[in-house]
Amino acid sequence: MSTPIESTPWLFGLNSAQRAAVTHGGGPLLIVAGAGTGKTRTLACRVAHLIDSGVAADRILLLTFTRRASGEMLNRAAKLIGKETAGGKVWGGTFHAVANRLLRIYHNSVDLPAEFTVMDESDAGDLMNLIRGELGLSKKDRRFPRKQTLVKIYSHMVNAHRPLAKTLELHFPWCKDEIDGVREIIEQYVLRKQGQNVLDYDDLLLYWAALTASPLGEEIADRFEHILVDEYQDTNAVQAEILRGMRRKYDNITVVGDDAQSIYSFRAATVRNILDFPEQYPGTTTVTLEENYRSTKPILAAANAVMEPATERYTKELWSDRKSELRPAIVSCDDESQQTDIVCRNILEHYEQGIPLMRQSVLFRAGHHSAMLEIELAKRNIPFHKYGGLKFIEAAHIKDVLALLRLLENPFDEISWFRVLHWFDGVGPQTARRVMDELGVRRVLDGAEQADRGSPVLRLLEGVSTAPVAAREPLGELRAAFADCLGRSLDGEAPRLARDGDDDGGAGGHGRGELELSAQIERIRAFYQPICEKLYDNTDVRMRDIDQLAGIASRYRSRQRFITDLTLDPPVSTSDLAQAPHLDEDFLILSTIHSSKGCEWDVVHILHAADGMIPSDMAIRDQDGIDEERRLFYVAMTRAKDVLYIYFPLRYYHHRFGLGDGHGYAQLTRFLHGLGPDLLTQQRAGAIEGVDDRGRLSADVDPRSRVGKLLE
DNA sequence: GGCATGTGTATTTTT
DNA sequence: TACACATGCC
Repeated sequence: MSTPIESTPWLFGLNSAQRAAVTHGGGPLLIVAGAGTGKTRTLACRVAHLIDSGVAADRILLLTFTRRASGEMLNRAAKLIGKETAGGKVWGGTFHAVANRLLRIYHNSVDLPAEFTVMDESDAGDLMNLIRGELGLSKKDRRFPRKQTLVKIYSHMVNAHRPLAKTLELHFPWCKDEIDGVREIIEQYVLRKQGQNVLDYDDLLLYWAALTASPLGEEIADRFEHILVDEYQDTNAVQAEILRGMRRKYDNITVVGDDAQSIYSFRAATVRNILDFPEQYPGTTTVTLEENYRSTKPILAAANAVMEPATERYTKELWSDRKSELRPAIVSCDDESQQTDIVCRNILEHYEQGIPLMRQSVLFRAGHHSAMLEIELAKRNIPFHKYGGLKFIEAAHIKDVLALLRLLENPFDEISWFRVLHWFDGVGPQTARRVMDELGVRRVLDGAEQADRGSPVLRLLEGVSTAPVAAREPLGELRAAFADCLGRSLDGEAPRLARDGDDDGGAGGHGRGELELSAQIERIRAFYQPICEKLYDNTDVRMRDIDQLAGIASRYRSRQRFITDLTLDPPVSTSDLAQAPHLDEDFLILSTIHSSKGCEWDVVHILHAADGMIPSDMAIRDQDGIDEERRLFYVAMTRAKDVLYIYFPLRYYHHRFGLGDGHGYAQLTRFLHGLGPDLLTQQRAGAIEGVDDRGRLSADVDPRSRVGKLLE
């Protein structure tokens, strides 16, 4: 039977390796896909192929690193097979999001209440801190790991499935002496979460793993005939365990990844998953994609040279057909401010040559490495979006409003109560605890179960006696707001208004008098405004953010889905929040190297290519750390299609906490040592502002072109 | 107990 | 800058 191209458009234009991967039948398939080798396309085509060959779309599970990635692939697949609905039915998303979705269906078989909520890392940190205070570990004269560190320790331990002592020794050696306190806090933390019906990120994975081992495990595994996993090099031990549990009857599993791009070991990802895949899944077919369609030959040559010294990996030699005379440039600068200046100028130069800002990016190791550049870009009116920096969702006022919504969803959420109660006058940690005890929020304490006295929110509606006098009135406002949202009267009796015709009611089956989500948010906003004024300055900016939040919520009907999505898939840049009119605007991308994974740009600028920055001096304790930094640098370089700049400031001022003129001289990143002029061009940034290498006035300084530009 | 104020200390990357 | 913690006052 022949398959004409018209009926299988997804095979058109694929090279032989890609085609082999796409048309692979059943059984385990490992696709080792180097940077820029058309991995996304191959996966999308494979999904299309599977559906075309008769696999029901909803029997396919596509696991990706970000939700954006799965959306993109499924869109492509849907276009290829020409059925709009096909993409929508495939199960796609991150491990965490899929875990959440499965747990909403099968929660009973792992003893989880339906209305569990999900907390993010900072909530987890707050809970750790709360417990730490109660255990009296705050008073120690010795330094104790900070709350974020505690979360990292716990998370790493769980995800790597490695004992605490070993985890500390390997990854947190400076906390080794505090192991007893750390253990105690973690023990409590686990109990308290359970009592609150709250899961953290790691629980989502653990409970999914538990699901596969539960009596319904086989049914759940059999839901999916095919499982495809993207970025497999960045999965961890628990994720590998989940996949094994999901492959009982069918061994149709496709994993795609590049061991040379494994950059998430701090999240307990292990490159062993991809390296050992053929042993884990006997009968594995391995396909290697080596033709790079993205970068020019010189860029690829330099990137390959950087990876040359790396030790353990799949052998593959990336090659490209894209000829170019332009080698990557190392731009040496006097210091960071000169780096900033020359980056701006290079960006504008390419822009004037017709490369829009959208097709350029600036990459860096750590979020704060772009601080000076951001100021300068703003000064020069160059629009940009930053990925990987501080998130919208971390802002205190956003967390405030979310805490209120979460209490409506899950009245046992201790962290949210703690946060909310603190707003009121005269309430500190002790009073908050007392009120929570009166309301029956804390059902598990010191490992012992307390009596369950029903929903604390409903008890609140009946009134509280333990709150200080000053807090009575605002607490009354809170009661009124909650009562309105839940459609209850204040003495906690019958619904105030019976809402009909809302049978699929978004609110997950709570009281039937509940307001619609948008109305709840409106009500909460009204309650919150005076609180916001009391708590913070610049209230209007913050309240506008709340409106943004309401805007996002308008796309949802279910409160539960809204708050869960927000924690599992938070807006990553300001662009995610922008409304339609802004979408066609041209803007530059600033991104951490980690967040740049999977992206590509015509022109890429890498900042701070100095030892201590790349590799980060916090990662050079051991060989593994240095290896990972090398891969990180490799990822950054291979994002570039046509032009690659690597900036290297010679001098660093060390006035991190104040001003001063102390400075030290930096070394070029070790990863570029030994790369000769055949691979890289050396440039020295012009030392005089506004004058280029050859001593000519640049366009933004030259009076003639400057006035000319104003007239445009 | 709560809270305002002062002091000392920092470990990068994200679902 | 932010955060944890100590002090001193209400």
